[in-house]
Amino acid sequence: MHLAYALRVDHLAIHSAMSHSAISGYLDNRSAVAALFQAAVFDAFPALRDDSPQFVVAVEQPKNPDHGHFAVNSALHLTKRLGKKPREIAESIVAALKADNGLLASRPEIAGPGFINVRLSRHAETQVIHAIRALGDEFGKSHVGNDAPLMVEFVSANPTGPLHVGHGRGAAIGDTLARLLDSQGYKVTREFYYNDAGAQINNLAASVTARLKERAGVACEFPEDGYRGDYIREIAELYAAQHPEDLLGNQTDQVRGFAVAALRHEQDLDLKAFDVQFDNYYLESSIYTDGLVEKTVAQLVANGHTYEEGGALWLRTTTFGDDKDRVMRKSDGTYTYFVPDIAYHVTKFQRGFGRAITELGADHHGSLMRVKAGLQAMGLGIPPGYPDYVLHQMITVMRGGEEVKISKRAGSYVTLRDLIDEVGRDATRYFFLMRKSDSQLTFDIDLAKSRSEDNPVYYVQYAHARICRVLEQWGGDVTSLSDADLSRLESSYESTLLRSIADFPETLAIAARELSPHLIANYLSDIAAKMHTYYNAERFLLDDVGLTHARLALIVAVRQVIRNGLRVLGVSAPERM
RNA sequence: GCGCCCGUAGCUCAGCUGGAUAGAGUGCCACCCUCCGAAGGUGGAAGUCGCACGUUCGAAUCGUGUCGGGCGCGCCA
Repeated sequence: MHLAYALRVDHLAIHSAMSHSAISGYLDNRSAVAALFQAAVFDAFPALRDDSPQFVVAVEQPKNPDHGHFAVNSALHLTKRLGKKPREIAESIVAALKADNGLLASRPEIAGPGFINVRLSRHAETQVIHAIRALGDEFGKSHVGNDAPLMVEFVSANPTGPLHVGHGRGAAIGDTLARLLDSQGYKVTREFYYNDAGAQINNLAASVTARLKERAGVACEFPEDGYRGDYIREIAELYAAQHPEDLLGNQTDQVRGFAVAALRHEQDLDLKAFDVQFDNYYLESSIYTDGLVEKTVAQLVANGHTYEEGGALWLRTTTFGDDKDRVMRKSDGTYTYFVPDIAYHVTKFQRGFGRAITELGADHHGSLMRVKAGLQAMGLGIPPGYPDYVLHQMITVMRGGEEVKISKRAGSYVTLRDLIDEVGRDATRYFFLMRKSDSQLTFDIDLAKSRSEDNPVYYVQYAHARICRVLEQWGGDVTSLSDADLSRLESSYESTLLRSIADFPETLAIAARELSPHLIANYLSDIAAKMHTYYNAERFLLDDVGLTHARLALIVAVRQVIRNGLRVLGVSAPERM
């Protein structure tokens, strides 16, 4: 066993916060270096042991390769506390490093204002290959979530039309967040909230009725805010075929129910094509039928956060940070959507989800503060930040260098299904995920369709397929590579790749903490680039069997990491392309 | 007017808990095909990190202000 493992036992208590791969017993390089230096700092300056808060060593990865594999800046941080010059402190820390730690290639250098630059021994670098082989699909996972129940709510489209590209981005982000948090040990539930009550649904029914009358040749005016997409005509046709007794759509409840069911079915098919599955569908209508609206209002009134004005009932959300108070019950006696929204989020908490993530289009961000304020006003002990929100910005779709105009009112918008049919599920998901969710996204259809390395998805998948192809040519049994002599991995390409694949668990941990799926896409793109560079620079199938096996053992590990990463994104890892 | 997001290379975008000479892809320029895939490879030029002030040993990163763009601001959802 490598000494890094022993270090972990010594210092895990101090560094539990940075132990990223708890499942494995494998300690990532950064944490191993941190543990080594933490001990050295305390040995060099024993008084720091008793400080509160205790000094924690930070380890960073320098951009400049001349600065080593990792850099420790503790000497700079301790300047003030110790009243010494940073370079002196650095000298003391380095002098206190445990010899024979097995982790470092050489005595660390002190550079610049007082950075300590460290290089890993090649032996330490190669340990990750064993860890990846042992863990397989589990490599990268962690238990930090402690099986805590967590809900990710996403898509939550009104059943008033097919899913469009914006819903697609939400679906990709929400589903990946769910996969990501699952990988970190949370007990994740995916939920879709259906706004199947209220004015929009009536509007939908009215639109269908209008089309029914139209096809029957009965004069009528189309609702001003009606839905004009062709799918309304299709629903009218279906309705007419199944309900010949009501060709004019006069049975409003029946028309409404039919239209909602038809659109839900369509949306389900869209999501299935996107490989997104929900554990639960929560119907807004059930909030009314279960009496939760009245209950919520009664609670808010009892808590003294409401007042009547102009015949309406208001919630004083300004008490909780909102910029204006909000109407709960309109003067006509009906409720605004705001009340069921609060009631819905209360159910999340009461159903045991100590953490909830709500994924929404950024155009709904106005409702965030209101809901959070409403939850606080309920006085149920819900944590102040509840729930977490992840918002995604708008998408611009480009084809042939031109923007494809999206207009829901005109009924001419790019549906999610269109996109999946045209560019494929993998590319659609990856493109939605490769940018930070709160920046706007340009979706280049031509690029997404192209089968070349210019295409970011193709580039990553190709790295995976390429490894499969090399192994296929080799023709041996991959399990036999566990005996490979990894000390044969001497080139800088190999060092770079080894350290990159070792970063995978930490990348997942950060992406989960930041709720940022794009970090995974960036990471995979980086690994793929390094793999392609390696492939172009070196050969794998050589007369030298020892070197061949060592290199194959490395790329098998790379393949596993790419596969595990793509799985989190919901993108396939093809063996050939 | 108020709130949220964004402003980094010609273009599309990264930049982790503040760190050393700010990165990638694409485009541009120059070289390179006896090769497990030339639909490729190697190298190069290219940025006042919108602007100003502040905090700090150190700011693209944190704070304030300001300019520009997007979105939201209804007793609609």
